[in-house]
Amino acid sequence: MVRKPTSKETARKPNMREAILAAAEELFATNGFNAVSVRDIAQAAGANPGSVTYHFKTKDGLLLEIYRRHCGPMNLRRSELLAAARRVRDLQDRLEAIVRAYVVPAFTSGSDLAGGGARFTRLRAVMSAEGNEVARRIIAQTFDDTSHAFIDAIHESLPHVPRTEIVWRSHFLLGALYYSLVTPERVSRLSRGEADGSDAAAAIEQLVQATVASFQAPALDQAAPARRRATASNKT
Amino acid sequence: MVRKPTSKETARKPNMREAILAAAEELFATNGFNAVSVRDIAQAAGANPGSVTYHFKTKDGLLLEIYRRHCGPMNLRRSELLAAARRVRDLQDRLEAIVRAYVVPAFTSGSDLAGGGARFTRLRAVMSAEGNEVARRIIAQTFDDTSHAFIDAIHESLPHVPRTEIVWRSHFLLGALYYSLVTPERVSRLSRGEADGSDAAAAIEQLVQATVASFQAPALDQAAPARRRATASNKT
DNA sequence: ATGTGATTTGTACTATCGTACAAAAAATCA
DNA sequence: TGATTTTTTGTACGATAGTACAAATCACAT
Repeated sequence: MVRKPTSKETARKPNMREAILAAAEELFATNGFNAVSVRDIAQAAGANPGSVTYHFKTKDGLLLEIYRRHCGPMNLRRSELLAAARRVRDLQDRLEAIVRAYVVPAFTSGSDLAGGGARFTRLRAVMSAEGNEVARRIIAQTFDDTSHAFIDAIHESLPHVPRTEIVWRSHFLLGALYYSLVTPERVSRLSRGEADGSDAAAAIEQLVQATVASFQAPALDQAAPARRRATASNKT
Repeated sequence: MVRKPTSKETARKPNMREAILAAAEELFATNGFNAVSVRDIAQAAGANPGSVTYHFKTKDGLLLEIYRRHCGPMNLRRSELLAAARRVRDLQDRLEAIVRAYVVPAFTSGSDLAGGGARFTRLRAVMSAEGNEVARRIIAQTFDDTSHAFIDAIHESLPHVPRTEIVWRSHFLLGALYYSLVTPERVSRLSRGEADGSDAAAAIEQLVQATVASFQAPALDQAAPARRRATASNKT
């Protein structure tokens, strides 16, 4: 007799929990958290609204579980790639490898289907823009360590650039990365169809190239002691 | 007898329409469109919910009016600065002037109070992330012309870089710009207090410096005919 | 001062939100 | 199989959403 697979093993058939997670991820990533209702998610997953409550208790709990699901694999992948990058001898090559170790897992997560990593990263971008409280807490706990590790690694390969500047430029990197996933069609539109903003491989290459160049730019000396400056600064 | 100012002139006292606009701008920019209710806006403006309906008919109409209010002055300022930048002889200096002409008005709009430009730009960033339909329409109509003008100007000062790459890199610029306004506290946090992410002047300098460097990076030759590529591309 | 149009207020309507919960169904195991 | 647990369904409740609208109030020209 053929043993029936247990629910843990059935990844194909009606695994409602997974279907709901996938649907929520997709909807949150494209429309934001508040624009999507629990009913929308249930419908997209072919489930009953009550089923969402059963599996995740609250809407926040659902978002939390999406993060919990992705953060581990993604940061693991990043630290593996970062460790490998650190071993590159040539400083120029090492810098590129580090940047690549940061960018690549954001587009292609190791855990699931094609586009899974990009979809989660887009979700993070949208949650960040919406100032989502749940996301904010998770990010501060989970991603700051990773960010510091990358900043330190970059600083090692660019010892003459002050750390503050590296922070700024890696911040720009994350912003560019996010925006590339949020509005890929803008690239296609502005290039009049010559580039495909949804082509992850192309986006990665462009992003890595541009970012490495920005890191290698000469430092703004005045910015190092940024605290004491009497510029006509416009607080935002 | 002292003439009483007409309602058009009174900018100080209870100009409800303006108060509502300002409150909505602030709330939308920090929390997104869907998380903010008309009642929230009315309360923040010290107005009655019905007053919002009276002045702007719908919530979408309110957002529309915010855009209508800012787009004109900001794009005007940008084209003035761009025209001036185009006249710079030295190609290196010209490139920096062009980038600055793009960035500066996004932080400091000419029309209103301190932080007004940055607040509106942050609003645009958030609307873009949320995939807001109203914003999407306005952007395609209003901002694409400006973007093309800047891309063309940059291309003129970097004739050896293919236009496609300039599109990518200016896209990254906008993403970095947006993100700097959306999460300035992240810069402060990651730099351990050494940098102030809310310091617009510092952000502008860092952004201009990094972006100019990225534009000057060597072109990815393979990316020019990007349409015909058989990379293991991961569509997002 | 008074009448008139512009604005503000208060309230109400309908729709939809997140969530709770009991009943039904499915799955699991002795 | 029958008992028990897990999952799904259906429905309902209170809260809040956007918007409409009549009444009240204000600004101002005559």
